[in-house]
Order: sequence, then structure tokens, then C-alpha cells
Amino acid sequence: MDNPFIRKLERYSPLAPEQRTALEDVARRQVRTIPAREDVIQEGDDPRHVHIILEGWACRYKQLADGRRGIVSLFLPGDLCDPDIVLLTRMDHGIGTLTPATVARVSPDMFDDAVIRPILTRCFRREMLVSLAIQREWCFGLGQRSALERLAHLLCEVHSRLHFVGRVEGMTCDWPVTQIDLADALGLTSVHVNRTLQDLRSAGLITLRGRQLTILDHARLMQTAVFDATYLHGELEAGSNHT
Amino acid sequence: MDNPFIRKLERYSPLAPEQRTALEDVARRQVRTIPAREDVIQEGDDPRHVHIILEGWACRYKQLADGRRGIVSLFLPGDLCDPDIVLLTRMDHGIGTLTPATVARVSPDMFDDAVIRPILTRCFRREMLVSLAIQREWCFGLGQRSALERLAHLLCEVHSRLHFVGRVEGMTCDWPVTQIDLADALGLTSVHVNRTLQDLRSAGLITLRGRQLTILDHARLMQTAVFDATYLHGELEAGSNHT
DNA sequence: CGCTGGATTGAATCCTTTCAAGTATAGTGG
DNA sequence: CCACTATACTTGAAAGGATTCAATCCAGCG
Repeated sequence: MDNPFIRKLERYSPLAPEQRTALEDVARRQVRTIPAREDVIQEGDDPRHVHIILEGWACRYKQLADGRRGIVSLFLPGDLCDPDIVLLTRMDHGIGTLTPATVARVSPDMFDDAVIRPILTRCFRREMLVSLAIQREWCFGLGQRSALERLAHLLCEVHSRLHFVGRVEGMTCDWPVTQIDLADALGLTSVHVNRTLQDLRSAGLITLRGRQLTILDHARLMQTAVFDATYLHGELEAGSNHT
Repeated sequence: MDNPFIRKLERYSPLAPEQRTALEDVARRQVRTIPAREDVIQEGDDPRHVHIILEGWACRYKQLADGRRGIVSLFLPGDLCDPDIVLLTRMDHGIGTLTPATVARVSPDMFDDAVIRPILTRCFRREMLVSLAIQREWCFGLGQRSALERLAHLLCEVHSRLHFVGRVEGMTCDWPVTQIDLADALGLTSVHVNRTLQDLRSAGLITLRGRQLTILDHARLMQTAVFDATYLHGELEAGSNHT
């Protein structure tokens, strides 16, 4: 079975079979299948587990009493939900699925056990740094980018991240997110997301139908997004065994 | 000398004299004084050090080729600039001072040495979690909050954070940030920041003159900001020796 | 086949920006 | 001590991007 989580970590550093097995063990425990639009962890919970998304999309969100919701991060297959969050006594945000998802729930002890191997420690820290960088980039974009740039930027980002875990065919990938969710992630209304999406389509940059996204003109899409992939730190390490 | 960095860590867990000394040693090395509006680390640099802000304010920012700048985090006295950043080979953002600042530059090895003590490890991880939570809150606010809420929210946040390190007198604290910087942090123009600031003033919520902020009506300011301090995880731990 | 949630479209409104100019404040040098 | 400069702050008017409100369309589903 192709495990996007391991695949992603291997990008950072080649893993010995022993290490890969350890990770597979971790990711095989307590695998749950969760329907779409359901919470993995709720705001206010006392977090007790580390979660790994094996399949499907999820998000981290915050909500105000008046109903406003903001999606502050997106979790794609292979993503890790806050290894360190268990130190807090009260979740300041929720984690919910956007699509049906299969999620591994790992106890902190077991997770720490796996991570203690020096090479894995390094992989995990890098993985965490990348997710931090993504968070900063979102912050920047929400403050400085126009709606069009923001949308195009997210498309570029997700495409890249899916590429890292082998979930891209040619220039096509899944896009299961509704325009409403997209709006909450981009700080826009769904109406405006819709219109902006159409701008991208009519400019011949993308195709988006039936939950599938195709990037027709990657160069121009990156250009309109002012997308610079540096922050994803996707360049493979020297000495990696990948091509 | 009052060290805001140690003071903050002590909030998480009482420290033995031995540990405090270790921290003081770390924070005494390579202390530099940096003028206002100067880079501590530049975008594109290969990061070689961990920085601790001992005095003054700084920020993490990103910039686009066309000149747009976004401030994605604020560093106050006692704040740590990315303990883990040294793992990356290329900064995807810059760190610059907003005021004259004194900064301790710590080598990763020395830092790891200090952190290895179990209690300190815990403090540092909590500290990191809090800074993550702040980043998420910024993300949320930029997407969902109005200009007025955003501004009020930042005032509340900074006031709280300064309070944690003993830099608040009554309801008054330093506010050395120009409206231009504020605009870059809030995703607004300085013109609009100015007007929004005046709204807060004329509503009798704050006073802001001569680089000093006074909160006149904390309850109402938090209310207009829809501020919920949970995310700062400021509640002291059970068993703490503080009052 | 009617229902439901998502996608789409139109028109009016509004918050924020843009452009432009004027005022204040602080530091410098003569 | 006062021009002189630079930077920050303030104010006004107009333009614009995004929202709001409202309807319609569409596809999947029981």
C-alpha cells in the first residue's frame, strides 16, 4: 500500500528499511475512517493523540461565536496534525475533514518512540518547519495578495504538495474542496471565489470540474499568483536516493 | 538584570537556580545591539543562529519583488526567533528590528545543550506551541476579522504578551510601532490604520500617543476585537510558584 | 421526482484603497 | 535658536474590489 506519509518523509532523507517499517507500524495503528465534514478533534478538547492523514483532505479551523469560520491550514494525504499539540491542555482550534478520510491516531508515547531514531527526528523537524513556512505564507497572502493571486497561489501550493506525495497525474489532481470551504480558507466569500475561479478559467489557466483540477498553463498560473516555491522547501537533499 | 526571556519561560514551569543560570549564560553570549529598521537575518540567508530578543521589538516579514511587504509575526522582548530554523538551508523570510534592539545570538549547539534539560525542553516546546497558536490566530484574523476588529485584536494580544514579561504598567505599555508597520502586519493601508485607530480613540477605548499605548476600557476593547485569550495559553500551570 | 447542497449570476452597497495634499514632530547643522 | 529635512501622522475625495442579498441553475440522491 502506498503510504503518502512515509513517501513525504523520505523526500527529506532516505530511510533504512528498519525505519520505514517503524513508520508503517505507527501509521497502521488505530486507523479510523471518518466521513466528510466531521471533526477529528474539536475546539476545546484536551488533545490526546497525534493524527496522520492517510487518505482524504482535512483542515484546521477556528470559529467565532457569531458563526464566522476560518480555515487556517489544509491537510492533504500524508500530512501530520501537530505532533506537539498534545502538550496543550485545550485545543484552541478544531480539526475537521473536508472529504471522507482515513486517519491514523497515534498515542504520543508511540509517536515519540518512533521519532527518537536520529534520522527520523530530523525528518520530522523538517516536516514541521515546512508546515510552519506554509502557515507564514498563508498569513502573508491573506494580508498582501489580491483575491485572484490568493486563489491562484493556493492552487499552486496544493498542486506542489500533492506532487510531493505522488498524487498528481500529469497536471491534474483531486480538488474535493467546495467553494464555500475555499472561501473560508482564502478570507473571501464563496460568491467572490466563484467569480475569481471563473477568471482563472476564462484566462485559460485552469480547468476545474467534477472535483478534478487541471493546470493548463503552469507558468502563467504561478505568475499571476506571484508564486515562489521556495517556502515549500521541496528541493531534495544532496545525497538523496531519489531522482 | 531583568531578563524577559527567562521570565516568560518561568511562567510555564518553575525553574531551579541551576536552570536559570544555564539560561542566563545562553542569553549573555554574543549580545548585539541593533539599530531600528535593520535586518537580524535576511531573506535568502543560510541561518546559523538562534536569536533571542532581550530588548526592543522586531518582526518576521516577507517581501514581494513588487515591493509589497507583509509582517507575519511580531517579536517582543523575551521572544525567541525560531529555535528550529537552523535546519533550513535558506531563509524564506527576513527578521528585522522595528526599534533599536538588543539581541542574543546563540549557536545551535549551545542552544541544544541548554534545552536538553528535561524541564527546559518542556518549557521550550510550550513556548513554541504558543507562538504557533499566535500565528494561527493571525491567519484567522486576516481572513475573517474586519479592520477594526483586527486592530483591536492586535492591541489586546500585544498587551497580554507584554504583560507576561512584566512590561505593562497599569494599563499602559510601549507601542513603538509606526502605523506603516502596523498596516503591513494587519493587511491594511496605513491610511486606513490611521482612521481605524481614530475610531478606537474616539470610542474611548484607547489612548495612543508618544509611543505609549493605554487601554482605557479593556472589556470593551476585547469585545470589539472578539478577543479570546485562550490561544495565548497564558494560564499558569498547576503547581506553579507564581501568584 | 422532488429535495438538498453546491455553483452561478445580477445588482446594489460598502469597506478599504488610492491618490493627493497638508500637518506635525524630531533631529541636524549653521 | 532657528531654518531645513525627513519621517510619520492626518484628512479629503474618488475609485474599486469584495460583500451582501436574492434568485436561479444544476447534479446527486433517497
